[in-house]
Amino acid sequence: MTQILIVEDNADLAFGLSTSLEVEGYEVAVANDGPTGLTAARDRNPDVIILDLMLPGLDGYRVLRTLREEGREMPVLILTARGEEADKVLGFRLGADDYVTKPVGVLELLARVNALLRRARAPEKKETANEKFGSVEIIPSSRTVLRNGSQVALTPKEFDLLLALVRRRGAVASRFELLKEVWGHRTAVMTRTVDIHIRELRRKLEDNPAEPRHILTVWKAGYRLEA
Amino acid sequence: MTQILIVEDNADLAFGLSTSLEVEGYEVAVANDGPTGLTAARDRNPDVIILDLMLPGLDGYRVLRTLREEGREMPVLILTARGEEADKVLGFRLGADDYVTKPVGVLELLARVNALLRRARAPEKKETANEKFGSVEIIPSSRTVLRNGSQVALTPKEFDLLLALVRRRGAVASRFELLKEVWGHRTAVMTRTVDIHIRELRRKLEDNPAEPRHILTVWKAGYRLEA
DNA sequence: TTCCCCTGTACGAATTCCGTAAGCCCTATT
DNA sequence: AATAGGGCTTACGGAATTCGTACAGGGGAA
Repeated sequence: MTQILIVEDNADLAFGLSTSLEVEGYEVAVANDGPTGLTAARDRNPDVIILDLMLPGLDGYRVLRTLREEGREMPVLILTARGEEADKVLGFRLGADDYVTKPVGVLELLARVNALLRRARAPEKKETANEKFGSVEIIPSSRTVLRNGSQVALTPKEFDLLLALVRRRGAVASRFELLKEVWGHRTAVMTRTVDIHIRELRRKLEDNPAEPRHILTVWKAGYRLEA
Repeated sequence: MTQILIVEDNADLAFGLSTSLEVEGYEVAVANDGPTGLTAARDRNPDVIILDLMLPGLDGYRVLRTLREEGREMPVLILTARGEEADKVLGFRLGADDYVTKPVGVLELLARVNALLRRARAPEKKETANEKFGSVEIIPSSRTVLRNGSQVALTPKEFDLLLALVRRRGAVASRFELLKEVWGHRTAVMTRTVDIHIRELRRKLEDNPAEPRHILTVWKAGYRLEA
């Protein structure tokens, strides 16, 4: 979940902003003064900070400078009423990533936050990490699967299905969900397609396919992957 | 040397900007219309683009969109007289990193460009070092490939394709990604172009092209280079 | 010329379908 | 309450079809 921290002493503005951001699917925290904002930034390590400059206790410049001196590199968007060029230049020099002057439309602000997130997250590349269950290891980036260290040849559909199961871990995945996720939104034709591919996965990955210990059937519900 | 491309039809403004940027130690190129700007962006691969929206030939939105569709991810700062929120939102949605409304102070613009550069360069441009797999050695700086120590003649496209594969190492590269990275745009067209060039690479680099050991096919997914 | 990219064809892997067997759940009957 | 049977769900093995990739040759452009 992407976390955004708003450091802003105007409660109304902070509330409006946080609501808009939450609607967009972000998790938002609000701090009303400088010291609280600094602590929150340290504790929560948010993905973006929206920072007011005029704050009680500790002004925004100081908050920003302190964070950067501590080596925290999350994007910071300064949102303030001070529109002098000198202020902006100072803000950027202290390590801000964007500087917006009030008043500003919510849509523009959202767009700017998204732009910062896109840029900051690009290198990270939230690739699905390698997963393991039992003696099986899954490496999504190369689409390979190892069992007891040696490679197992899975067909594309088999691999995608396995991935879909793994992503759910212990939870039940219905045939319909799996169909939708692996085969794409095709009509709800009753087919045994999922079953068949499950069988193949068991055959290739289970020690005893007749008594699966990882890829389990949940009667009337679907399948479940158990570590 | 950090390269900045200015795409701006107002010659005076472009000149003033480029002078200021050069004083700051940047290498600046200027394009006066859309098509020229697009070509320059492709050829020079600048570190930042300052893009006007109202341009002769091809407007800034289109230039930006085309670049992003081609997979070019350099930061783009839109500099324009159009200050409507809808314009800004559109700009960001097309992949802009900043949006500045004329008139703007040179200092602010410099600060914003610097902020973009700082963020974009953080992951440190990994200059593709010499790479090896099997008995093949790749020297990107001279666009040369050696096999068992002797030079192999690759065509430009073949070399670019090989480079794209090498950059991913063990990970799967889809045909679409490769098309985007090596050929640029040309999306949506179902073609065997990638396949054909892969075949050439195998023919020239694999010991037994019929059973490739390095340039592997991943069914339904793409290709993968295995050391 | 060399290089690039398209079209057409063939091969083979992968997916899906079918019929049948086995398993589970519910319920009615003793 | 225990149990046996019916109905529905899932598993299996093989066969047919679909679909993706490899290969060959040729036209077009730089």
